[in-house]
Amino acid sequence: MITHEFLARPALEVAPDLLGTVIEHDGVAVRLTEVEAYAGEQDPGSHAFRGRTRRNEVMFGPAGYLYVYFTYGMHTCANVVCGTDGTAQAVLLRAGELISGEEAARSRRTSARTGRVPAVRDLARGPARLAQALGLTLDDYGADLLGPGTVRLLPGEERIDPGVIRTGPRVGVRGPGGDGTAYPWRFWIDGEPSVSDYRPAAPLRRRS
DNA sequence: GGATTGATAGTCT
DNA sequence: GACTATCAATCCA
Repeated sequence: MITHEFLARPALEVAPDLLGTVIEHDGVAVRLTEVEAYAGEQDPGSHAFRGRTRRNEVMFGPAGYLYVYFTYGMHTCANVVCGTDGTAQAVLLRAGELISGEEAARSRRTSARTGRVPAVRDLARGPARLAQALGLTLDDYGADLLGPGTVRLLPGEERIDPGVIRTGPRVGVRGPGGDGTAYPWRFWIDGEPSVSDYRPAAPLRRRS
């Protein structure tokens, strides 16, 4: 059982502990294999960096709720709000392994244009893919993950060996002091095929 | 009202 | 393996 106390800690501590846990929605369950911590307003990579807005409002609330945001106009990314009330910390769910509900997930992930079906291991590999495989939409924004709602966060079947947990820096995101320090705020399970490809540098494409 | 953001899918080498 | 167009909502002035 995952408790509120478990999530009401700094995102950096919660993130590695979330590896191996299961998020479930609408008949589809995914075992998390890759996550990324966001430390609120002090974190330039966080949506909360520029203060509280309508979109990120949930992050400023208590832990245990789902923060969903839109990207690419049609995709969504899911985050678990953690930390204490008001600190705007969250953990982005980057990738996971599908453990049940494969039918539904595959049908959701089937390309509407070409009808092509992704490989099984690709069904939840990537933040937007994971959210889509689970069927999460803005309707699920602010959902209570610990309550009896449609979206639930469950303990994993087996405990993850700390030895297989890997961390990496989020290149491009530097320390508050501009000292060039990159925080190793990305966590994944080593050897998992469902972990998304490592993209070192942010694809900075400035429009002219 | 206008500009920016953001991950993916599809295509090409 | 790598690159670019894509869409809609959100943010700021």
